[in-house]
Amino acid sequence: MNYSTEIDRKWQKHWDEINIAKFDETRIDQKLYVLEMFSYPSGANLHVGHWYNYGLSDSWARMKKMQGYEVFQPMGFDAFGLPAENYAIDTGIHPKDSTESNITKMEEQLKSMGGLFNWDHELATCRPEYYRWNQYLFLQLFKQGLAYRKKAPVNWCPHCNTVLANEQVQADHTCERCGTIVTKKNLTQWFFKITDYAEELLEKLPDLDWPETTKKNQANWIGRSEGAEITFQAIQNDHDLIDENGEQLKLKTFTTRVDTLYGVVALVVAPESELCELLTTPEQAAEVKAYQAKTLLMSDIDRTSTVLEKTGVFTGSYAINPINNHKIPIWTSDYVIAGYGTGCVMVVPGHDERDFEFCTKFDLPIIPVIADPEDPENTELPYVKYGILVNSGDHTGKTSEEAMQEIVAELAMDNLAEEQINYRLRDWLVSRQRYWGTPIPIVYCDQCGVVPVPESDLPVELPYDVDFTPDGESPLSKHAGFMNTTCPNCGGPAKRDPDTLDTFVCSSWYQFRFVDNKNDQTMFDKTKVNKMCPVDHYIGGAEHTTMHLLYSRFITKALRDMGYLDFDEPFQALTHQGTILGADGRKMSKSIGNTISPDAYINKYGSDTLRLFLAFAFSYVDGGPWNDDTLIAITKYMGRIERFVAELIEQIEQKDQSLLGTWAADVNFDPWHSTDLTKAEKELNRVKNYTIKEVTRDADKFQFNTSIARLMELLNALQDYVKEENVKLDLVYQTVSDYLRLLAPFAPHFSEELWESLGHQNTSIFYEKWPEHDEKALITDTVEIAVQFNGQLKGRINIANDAKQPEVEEQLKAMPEFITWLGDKTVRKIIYVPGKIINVVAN
RNA sequence: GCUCGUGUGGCGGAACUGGCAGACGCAACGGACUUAAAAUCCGUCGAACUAAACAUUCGUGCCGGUUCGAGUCCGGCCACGAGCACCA
Repeated sequence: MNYSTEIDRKWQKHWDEINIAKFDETRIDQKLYVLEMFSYPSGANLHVGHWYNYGLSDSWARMKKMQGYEVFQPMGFDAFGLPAENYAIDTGIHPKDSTESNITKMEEQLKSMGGLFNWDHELATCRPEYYRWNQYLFLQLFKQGLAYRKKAPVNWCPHCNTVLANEQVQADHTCERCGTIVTKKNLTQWFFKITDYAEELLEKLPDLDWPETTKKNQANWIGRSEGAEITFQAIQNDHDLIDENGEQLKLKTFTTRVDTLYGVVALVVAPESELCELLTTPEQAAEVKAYQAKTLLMSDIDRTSTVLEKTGVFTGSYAINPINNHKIPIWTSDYVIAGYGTGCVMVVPGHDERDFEFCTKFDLPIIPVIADPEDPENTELPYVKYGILVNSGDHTGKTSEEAMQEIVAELAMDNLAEEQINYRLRDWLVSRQRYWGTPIPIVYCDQCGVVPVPESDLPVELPYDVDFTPDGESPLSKHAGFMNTTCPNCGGPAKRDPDTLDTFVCSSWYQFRFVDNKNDQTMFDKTKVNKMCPVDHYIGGAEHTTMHLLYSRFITKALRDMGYLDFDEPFQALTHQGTILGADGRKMSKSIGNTISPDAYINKYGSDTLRLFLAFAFSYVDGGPWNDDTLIAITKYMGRIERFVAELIEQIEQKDQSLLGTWAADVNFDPWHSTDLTKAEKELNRVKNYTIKEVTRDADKFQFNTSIARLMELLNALQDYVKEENVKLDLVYQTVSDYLRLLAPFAPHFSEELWESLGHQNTSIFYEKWPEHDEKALITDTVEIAVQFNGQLKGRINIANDAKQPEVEEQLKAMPEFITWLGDKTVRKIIYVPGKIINVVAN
């Protein structure tokens, strides 16, 4: 046939005509929702990474379809976002225009890949039909108090000219998107209250069929920490401090080590916390102000540098330690973070490294209160492990574990302590000072304040004629027609919110919209989504662990609690594909010049060649370096299949012109049971059934490389068999028929073409049933096992497959080599593992 | 610093529950076919020792342990990668 892109196109057209990717609602009980993370419609052609992700998960989905599942595999576009806007700034081409044309181009490309995507359910997040419901989601969260506005020091990327969520700032304080060092700005922004779900987000992780590392990283990000909140009374000039409501000012501190409470020598508040102002005495005001100013100027990088020496200033106030009524000074220092816990920390230099450093620097006393149980006399400070309490009043002599319980219980009677759980996770900042995103459906009215846009007025359309030159201001704020509106409440003049939503909001619920993408009454139909979701298998890169994958889980839970759906998690199973590297083993990058464009390979070899190569040459979850040689090897493998099938057809037709048609028409064609099989035929049958078993098992767990290896073995076995005398063509035909079905998911166009040449007209191999193996065929008459002496391999023997241990022992002892192997040792025990090894223990 | 993951021939990678390490393929080498080449087909292919074969010994990052038996389990290192990191 000479496989090429011509063949690709022929079958793509055919699949289109027979609407093979259509979802049959009547078979919803067999539904299988397979989803690949949707992609950003960039101008360039599909790259190798797209192929690896979409091509091979499509193979998985195709196998599932043949196994009888009703597969739902939609495709769409994550179409809002910075690249289109930046492209517009460079070229003057409007984001809407470039994005829409990119979508058209990508649709074509995805079709040319041969993916079985359900285009009836396509969506693009930049279209009003979609972002209208994104705004609706925002309003529902707002109603629930899950979307709120606050002024806070937020991450600002000076290059992208926008704020970023915590999750979008990398560990080295650079922007996730552009790598620029992120700074802090004090701004009023919209947040989603993901912290309300911190506990459930953590708790439900073990039930997910996700990679363990991904779950660990999410757990790490959520950062649950158990401890207690201790209340200290603040005093100034020996009088209780009073807050603005005329109440005693109580300072709450979070600690995981209540057992060290007797060792507290000071409190430290974060310089940017409001407490700092309240606590500063007039005498200390100048010094504290200067320190606060200095802190604000420092970047997070400087501030969190571990080589940095501790700094700090005394506020002038004191606090009373509730456990022993000691009066301790209150300081401010930048090693305390305003956003975590209460922004106020008790300083225990004896048992915390940071506090130890701080107190050494400022000559504060160091009181040991925990002793090392191994060596209580010589406990080296700071001693940060659990131990035995010393210098701790009534609690002296107790273990840390005992003391923590007792101290909290004791102070709790006076409301001075309670058990507390803290999370590292912060609320999700969703405002962005950019143009190409979902407008926030809120107006600000001088009379009524913050007013949500009524749902009936949605969508708040993103205007087209906007000046989006980046200057740190939201582009929409410069568009008078957009900004000036009337208050839905009082009808007076009002302003719109000039910001747009983080694009991760779009992608946090798109998996539900896919199911019901044309609904113009609501986000999605609850009944439909409850039937179709959660997604059964989700496939995508590992870079979204603490962003998209966490946000989606949160939004799903929020939607559940608001009554929009009835399940807990969006993605039941998850697989991350690995990364394909350049041939040099480095990450593909335009600047290094080691990128591989799939197009040239496809034009030359056809799309299935690339797909098979990607399946065979890598372990799917690991990826690895590109290798032209292996790609050529795949073309040879495909050539062998092609020739084998062609020769088979020729031989069958030589024998009888009508035979092929007869066999093809017989759905239950199975010549294997009608005759006594020769040894060679039994062997072919064994390999065939083994292949069916293994290909199915391996492909099922995304281990495509070994699936292809087994298929190569079966081809070798077929070629061995046809060298025999008196070849039975019906057996070969049937084996090839199974072969093509097993190959079809990995080389869909190629297999269709061969399937057709085998006599199947006007149909599709994807309507065929996936082969099932016969366990009995795997059993051979004799089996070779290994002979070990004291676990060391000595030789091999053939035994009857049903031989029991005594017979095998007898057979072994009858061997001439047995005496040599045994030497002068005495047999103590013989271990026989059926079908595997026999091990003689001797000494 | 803490947490997690990975480490197997010249290369990509297999090895299911502790049971014959290196499947499958690439590269390499030898051969067949051919006037020749390409293509195709057949064979060899972890290391050491040996003239060679048989045999033997060693071999899954390193050291030790458990076990009749360890790539696989346990303890301790080393290297690389990822996540977190002044989170109290």
